[in-house]
Amino acid sequence: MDKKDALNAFAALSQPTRLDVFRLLITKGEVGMQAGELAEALDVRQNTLSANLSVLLNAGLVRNQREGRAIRYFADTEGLQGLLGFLLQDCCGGRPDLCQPLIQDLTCSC
Amino acid sequence: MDKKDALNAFAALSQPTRLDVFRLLITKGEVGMQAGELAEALDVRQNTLSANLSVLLNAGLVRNQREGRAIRYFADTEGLQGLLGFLLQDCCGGRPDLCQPLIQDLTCSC
DNA sequence: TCCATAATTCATGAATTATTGAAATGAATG
DNA sequence: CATTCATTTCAATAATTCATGAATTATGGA
Repeated sequence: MDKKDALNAFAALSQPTRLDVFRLLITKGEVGMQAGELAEALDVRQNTLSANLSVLLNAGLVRNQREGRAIRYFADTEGLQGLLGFLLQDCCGGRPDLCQPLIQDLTCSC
Repeated sequence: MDKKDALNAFAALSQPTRLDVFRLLITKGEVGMQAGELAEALDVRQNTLSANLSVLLNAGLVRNQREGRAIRYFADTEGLQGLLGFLLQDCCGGRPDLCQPLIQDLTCSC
């Protein structure tokens, strides 16, 4: 993860449909969703969604996998981890006591 | 933190100078940096930096505080926390075992 | 092979965003 | 109270991004 990758990823997440897609896929975990299901769930045209999925793919935020004629998409948590690690590199002026709360309170609402 | 806030924040981080500013401020913790110091450190003109700082402020990613005639800026970790919480809401299909690694490996490099 | 389905690619126009020079604001100093 | 320093605001131009219709690719079934 370098600066260019990070910029790509943040740009990818700064568009309404793409943010919706990513957050929806995050909730789906390893189940994922097919492109068509995503388009229907979010009420977006196929080609528009496809363009946006391609941005997310290119940003390393989603993965995909062909499944018959459909293509199934998943949130790429490794990509996300890389992004957050880059963003928080050397954080908090070297004081773990300030830093811990930031990380720890990211309690997952599973 | 709602969707609009999140989009603002990601858009703010998707511009090179602003990403540099935020990451630099993250490393500075509660020490922060004055606008002029930031401009010099990142080799950006004052008015360009000012416009970018205002975007980061508006996105809730930095705070500032007047200090004599200068203005000191800080990364706003609460804002960042809100953003990440929003992004990861209901993550991993309700399976904490998949979710934990994502959060925990964000070990802070303090 | 031919057709239907699922998804992607491409070109275009509309809208948004970024940078800059110039001017203005706000706070401290003499 | 005038000056200076630090920063912001303004207006204009340049560059980027977005959704869309039309065309294309890929897969599976008749």
